[in-house]
Order: sequence, then C-alpha cells, then structure tokens
Amino acid sequence: MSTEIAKAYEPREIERHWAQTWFEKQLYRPPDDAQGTVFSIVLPPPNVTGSIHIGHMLEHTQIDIIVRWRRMQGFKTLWLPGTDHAGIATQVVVERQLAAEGLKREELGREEFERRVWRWKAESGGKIKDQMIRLGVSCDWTRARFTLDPPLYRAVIEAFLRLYREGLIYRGRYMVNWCPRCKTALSDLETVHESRDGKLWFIRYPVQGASEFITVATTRPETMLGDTAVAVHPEDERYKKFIGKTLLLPLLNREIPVIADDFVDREFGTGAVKVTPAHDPNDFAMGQRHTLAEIDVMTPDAHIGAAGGRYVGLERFAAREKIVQDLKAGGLLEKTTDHALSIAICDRCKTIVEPRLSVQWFCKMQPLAAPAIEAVEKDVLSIVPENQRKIFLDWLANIRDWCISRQLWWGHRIPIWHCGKCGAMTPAADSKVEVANGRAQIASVPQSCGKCGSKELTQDPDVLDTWFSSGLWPFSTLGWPDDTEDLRTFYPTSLLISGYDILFFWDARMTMLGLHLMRGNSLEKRTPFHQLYLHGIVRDPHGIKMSKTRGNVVDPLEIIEKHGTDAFRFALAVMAAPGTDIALSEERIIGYRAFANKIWNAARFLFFNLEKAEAAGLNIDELAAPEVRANAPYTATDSLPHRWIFSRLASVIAQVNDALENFRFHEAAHVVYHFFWGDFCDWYIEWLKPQLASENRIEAAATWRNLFAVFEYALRLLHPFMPFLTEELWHRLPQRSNARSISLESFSVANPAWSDSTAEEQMTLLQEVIGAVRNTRAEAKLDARKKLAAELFSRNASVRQLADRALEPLMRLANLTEFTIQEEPFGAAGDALVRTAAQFELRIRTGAVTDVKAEIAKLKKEEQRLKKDIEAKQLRLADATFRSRAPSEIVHGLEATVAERQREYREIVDRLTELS
RNA sequence: GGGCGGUUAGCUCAGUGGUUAGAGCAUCCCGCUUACACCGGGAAGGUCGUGCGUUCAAAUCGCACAUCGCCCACCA
Repeated sequence: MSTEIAKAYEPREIERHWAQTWFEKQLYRPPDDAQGTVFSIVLPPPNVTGSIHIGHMLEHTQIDIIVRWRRMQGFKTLWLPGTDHAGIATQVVVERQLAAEGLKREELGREEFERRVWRWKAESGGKIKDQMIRLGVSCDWTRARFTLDPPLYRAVIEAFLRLYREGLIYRGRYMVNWCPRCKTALSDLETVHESRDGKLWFIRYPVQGASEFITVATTRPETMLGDTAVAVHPEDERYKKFIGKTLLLPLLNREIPVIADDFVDREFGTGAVKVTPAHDPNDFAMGQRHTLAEIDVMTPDAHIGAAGGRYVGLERFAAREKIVQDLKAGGLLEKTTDHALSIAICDRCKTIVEPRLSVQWFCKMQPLAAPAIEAVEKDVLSIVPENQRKIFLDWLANIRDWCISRQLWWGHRIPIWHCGKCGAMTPAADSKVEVANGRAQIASVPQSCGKCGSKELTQDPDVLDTWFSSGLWPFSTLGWPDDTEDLRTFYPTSLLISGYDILFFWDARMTMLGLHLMRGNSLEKRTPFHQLYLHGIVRDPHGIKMSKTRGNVVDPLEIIEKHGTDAFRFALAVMAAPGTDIALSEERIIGYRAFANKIWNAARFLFFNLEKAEAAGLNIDELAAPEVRANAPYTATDSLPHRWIFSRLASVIAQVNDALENFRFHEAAHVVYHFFWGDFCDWYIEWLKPQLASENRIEAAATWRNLFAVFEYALRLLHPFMPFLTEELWHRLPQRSNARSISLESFSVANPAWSDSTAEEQMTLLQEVIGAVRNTRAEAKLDARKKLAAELFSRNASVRQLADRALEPLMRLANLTEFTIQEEPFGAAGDALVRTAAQFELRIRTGAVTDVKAEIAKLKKEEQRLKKDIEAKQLRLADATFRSRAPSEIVHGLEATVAERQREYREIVDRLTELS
C-alpha cells in the first residue's frame, strides 16, 4: 500500500509498465498443466505490415474482455495471436513504394521483388505486435503465428493438394474480375460496386446486303471490337425477321450473326444486344450456348490489343472516346442517353475492374458449403447477432466457385508444375517445405512430368488468394496437418469474434475449410468455432463511416496516449450493443477517463483512511488474513448498508455474467459502471464515512473488512474492461504487493446468501427519504450549507432505526425527528416545507418564512400531475375487460399504486389548504 | 432487382408486451462537505418517424407509407 498515490489517475506510465510486464512474464500462455474446460480463440490476424486502427481496437477490446473474463472464471484459456501476409494489400503497398522510386515490379523480377516485400515486412512487421502489446491484450505471444511461417506454408500446400486430389480444385478458362492495375484476377468478393452516372450509347449495326440496321445499346462501346454476334429475344416481333441474318460490325466491318436468346430483355434499350463473349460474363455464357468466337481485344493492363484494328494500343477509356467519335462521324451513333450504372472496382486499388477471360484456378464450393449450412442449422455453430445467421446461410446456399489464383508474387505459390512438352500438370508429391533464408518453399519439387516423363517442368506462376491461407487459420496455427497436442487441446476453438464485413471473406471460408479438412467424424469436432460474434463498425461522432478522404479517421494510439487505454476500452465496450455500429466521440472517452479517475480516487480514499485507522490501532493483518478474505466477508448480522451492498453485488455479478455470455458488452459495462459509481461510491462509502472513524474497534474493523471486500469484488468485475487500472490497484491493496496479477485471480462469484430483498427495499426507502430532503432544499433554494431540522412521518419501517447516524450527514440536516404517522404532533406545519411520498411525509423546518407563493406553485404542479395520473389509472381499473384479462398481479399492483397516489394527493390538498 | 437495419431527450445511443421510457455528453441551479471540480447535490428536457391494425395493455407485435443507411445481384 502506498500513501504516495497521486490525486488524479495518470494512465500512461502505469499502462506502459503493465503492458510490458504482462508480455515479458508470458502471463497469458496457458500453463500446460492447467485444469479446467478449454476456452480458445484465435485473433483475426491483422495485416503484418499494417498498424492498429480503430477497428482493431474495437475487436481486440471485445476479444480481450471475453478472454480475461473466461480466464478469471477458471477456463484453460488460449488466445492465439498472429499476422497475415495479406497478399494483394501488401503487394499494392510495396508496388507504390517502388513507383515512388520510378520502378515496376516486372523490372525487378520475381525474386528481387519478393525480397523487397520481405524487407518491408521486417521493417514494419513488428509494429503491429508492439502496438498490440501496448494495448495490453492478453494473448499468448509464445504462440504467435504468421501465415507465411514454414508450418503454415506447409498447411496451405497440404490443403491445396488434398482439395486438388479430391477434384475440388480445378483449373479453367473463365470470365473473371480482372484488375488492370494489379494485373491479377480477383474473386467476386474483392470487387466493390459503386453506382456512377454513365451513358448508354445507341449504335447502328448495318444488316448485310440491306439498307436496314439494328440498333444496339451499350454502356461500354469499346468492347464492340470484340463483338461476335447481336442477340435478340426469340419472340420479339420487331427483330424476328433478322434472326439468322448477318450484320456488319461497324468500324471493323466484321460479319457477325443475329442470334436469338431468351436472356435478352425486350424492354431494355432497343431490345437488341451486342454480344462480346470475351468481355462480359453474360455474353460469355451466350457465346457458350451459341458457340460464338471469343475475341479478346484487351491487354492485361486494359489497353486495346492486337485484335483491335486501328485502335490498338489505346487505353480503354481513350479507345471508348475515339470509337464514339468515329461512330458519330460515320453516322452510326443514333443517340446517347444518361444511364446510372453500377460499376465494379478493385477493393484494394479502386481501379475499375474489367471482366476478362483467363485461365485461373477455382475451388468448387457447393460440396464445401453443404456441411457449413448443416453446422449452422444444427446450431453447432451459433451466430450472434441472429440476423447475420440468415445472411450467412443465404450466401452459402447461393455460393459460386471461388477463384483462388492470383497473378501476384507475394503469397503461397501454387504447388503444381506444368509440362512444357505435353502440357500435363504434376502436383507436388507432398506438402513438405524446406526453409531457406528463413522462408518456406516447397521441398517436394517433381522432377519429371507425371504423364509423359518430360523434365521440362515449370511451376505454376500464380499464388493463392490470401484468404485461402486465412481460411486455415484456426488449425494451421495449432500445427495442422500434424496431430499436435495443441490441435487436440484447442481445436475446435470456442468462439470467433470478427467484423461482419469479413463474414464471407473469412468466417465462411474458415467454416467450410475447417469442416472439410479437419479429421474426426463429428460435426462438433470439425467446426472451427462454435460461436461466431460479429461486431459492428466504428464510425465518427455523427455516425459517418471513417475514411481517410473524409479526414474523420481517429488514430487509436493517439487516444490511448491522451486518455488511457482503459477509458478507451470502456467507451468502446459501453457503446457496443450487438448488431449496431458505434458512433465514437472523444467526449465519450473523456467521460470514461473520469470513471477511471473515480475508481482511482475511491481507492485513494480507502488506502488513506485505512492507514489512519491503522495508526489508531486497527489490525490490518487480521483484516488481510486469507481466511477473512476468502470466506464470505458478509455476515447476516451486519448492518443495512452492508447487507444492501452485498445484495447489489450478487445481482451485479449475475447481470455481468449473463450479459457477457450473450456478448452484451454495453450492458455488462453499464451495470459495472453504475454499481461502482452509484452504489459503491455515492451510497456505500458515503454511508460508512461516519463509522470509519468509530471509536468502537470491532465496528471499525467490520466496516473495513466489508469495504475492502466489496472493493476487491468490484476490481475483479472491472478487470476485463479496465485491465491496467485494476491491475495497478490490485497490487496496491494491503498485503497484495506481491500478487502476481489480478487477471489470474478468480472472477467475482456471488454467494447466494447475499441476495436480500428486504435490505434492498429498506435501502430504497432511505434513499427516497434522503432524496426528498435534498430535493426540497434545492428546490426551495435553501442555503446548502445550513443545517436544518426536519420531521419525518413514516408509515411502515422506522427510518431512524435503519439509517442510524449516517442519515443526517447525507441529508445535511442537524437532526431528523421521526414520528409514526398516527402520532402526528401538529395540525399546522407552520414554516415547514412538506413533501409526501408513498411511504412517508417529510417536513423541513426552514427556520425562516417560506416563500409561500413558490411553495404553492410547486404543490399545485404536483397536485395536477397526481390527479391526471390517478384518473388515468382509475379509468383503466374501471375497465371490466382489463380486470378479467390482465394477470392479477398487474391489477393488484395498479390498485395499490392508485391507493398510494390518492393518499399523497390528499396530503397535498391538505397542505394547500393550510397555506392558502 | 432482391434482402437487411435504423428513425426514442439538443447530440450519440440503450431499451423485444405491463404501473412514472433510460444512459453518457451538453444545458440550468446550488455547493471548493478533508477520495475525486475528471467531483458532489438538485433540476429541466421525449405525443418513442407517420398512419392503420392485433391486444385488457404497444416504443416493443403485424401491415402500409415516409426517410436515412448497409449488404447482395451477370440486365447490356
């Protein structure tokens, strides 16, 4: 214990100290011999080259709250951290760095480029870990993993080879989303759609050998260079006569047929559509149906390619402009209209995506999705909030094959070799990896073609989608494909907490791959996590999404430096209602910094006064004796405030546990906040103040024992939310300077005997009496410092007896005389201010002439309110249907209320008569 | 084109059928009562988006509308 405790809580140094200590002592590595049910969770791995942003802060806070709470509850708890190589995201960053030097990755070559990325990883890769350590997250750093670590590399190869052998991974030429800047294929999920104002161009395609033409409408005129047909609906009377005829493609004068296809929407545009099988997914499908030629007119960087006649070499939008001009000049452009359209852009670099025909690797998803659907439907995997469950299931039900190959250099390279002679594909024999320069590469390189035996083998140049390796995260991090102790112990994990924005990207893929790849028969044992909690997005104070361009981005580390991690965490927790986004404001955080300060000062008060009491002879050793702490500190003979606070504590503990079970962080935090500030500080401590200086040693010791017991319970309750502050105070507790960590103590457990509804009712009555006094004084603007006398007429309990000597100080009264209502001593209240309540009537002697007018106004207002209220309730009670249909406790409750209100009402009327 | 969510105090949000709808911040009044002015005490502020319905009873359930937002989708 220290008397040196500062007046205001300064979190910075304290937090730094504990963050470092927790990390260095490997406090959160679960002991191998730990008993208890396993609770395991993996961290959604942040980008290895990134830094902590507000979304991480929220996610890590929520995970850490749950993890600390579970650990304290006695679970054998593992939180496994790590980082993701984040293929395309990282590569884009490094390419930008190169661009700043005037370089392109092609100029560097694959090996040199990869070296650059590794170098960048080494430079920045430790940053995010250091930041997380600073946040104090209670994960097991000894088990930290990176998706390109050799064991995880091997897991990726193993997964690929298994799926390949099972025929679930295949290669083929299909239409994919192509980013011309990244020069790679993207999955559907990696494109985002934006609505933009576009145009619809109406172009005339002359009919061969006739003076007629068909007008088609298009939003992308440049693709006409690749047109191989024009399609109309088979039933369309306008165009029936043209079906089978030949058109002359403008500008290139290529002959193309008019085909009939049900796909065509007669209502849209002119009802005739140009067909470009190499540049549009629908047209590709039509091309397949009608065996049309596929003419690719674009290069990988979206310039017009060799098939583009005189437009060769033009960038796609320049080509568009030129083509429109030429059409106009040739009289072939009928008209142009405005047209709102939705365009796909690359999620990473925001370039407009081009649908492109190319050879890619795909993963068949339907067979993988089926067990995932089953797991959710059978509640082996439960999803919170509930509405996300439907979204999850819908996506799985309509799933399409996943394009898993990327034309990138940063990632896990596909373990397939192509034969230069016969073109056959030879997979690596197994998933062994070897390590060179600390980096993994495939060890089992095939020496000859599996089909023709040729030695002319080259490895497939593509790497896997970064989400492929992330999809293995819950088991690749635990040693899979080996049957490790960790895997047996911690898989399946208990819970996954992630943002809803990566539900499909990551959560769904993990579910499918985990179910498919993990050994063991039961669904339970294969499902990678049994609960999925999806948190919201952190927005700015006005609920607007944070973005760099808007400039409303908040750097969590700045907030932490300014206000402390605990205040930040508490603000995030208290605002995190499931299924909602969070509007974060600095004011809110400042508010919880005040809460931290409140806790600090409550401790300061306790420490300071205990020291004084010790000086007066209190035996701290006895107070701190383990058996005194461990056994129920509360005894039934304790006076009201003690019985009350322990009863409150019991209910708070139950509420917090229940709330956290259901990820209701806001509720848990709210309950703890009000317990500490309201119940503990405003009432309990204030109530006990007179007793702390008691001459009676036994009474003082009992008071201290309970005070500290409640405080310690409160610290345990608070710890998951405010780990630093509670850790610091825990170590400052009497005789706790050698404590290891509050985080390894047990969470608060309520003794059922604490629940005491009588004590709660009595306390409520006292709080009402005190409130009435305070209210009356303030309303009448009486001098707040002046001690007054008051008379209390209570109906049931004896307030005097319950309250003891705490009453006057809390009300700032000189004395309170109590009467029972029967022995009412005077008919006229004289100079007194009167307040009535259900249980009592209160008269305060002001010792001065009352402002009669103000008092009358006040009473009249109250009279009106009561009158209205009583009338409404009586009306309700007079309703026969209400009496017969409503539950009797509701009816009786209402009757009792009316009776009380009527009594109050009569008293007010009497008082008004007296005054006037 | 489908689907989902929001609309409650000045602001940001809780509140999934029952007696007087809450919180934080902001506002107003009083108080430096020896833990805390990052405090204490008190107060004011809401026809719960609109309409119709279900029910003895609706912020809460249903339908419609308005409005804002999100997700999914191959209509050129």
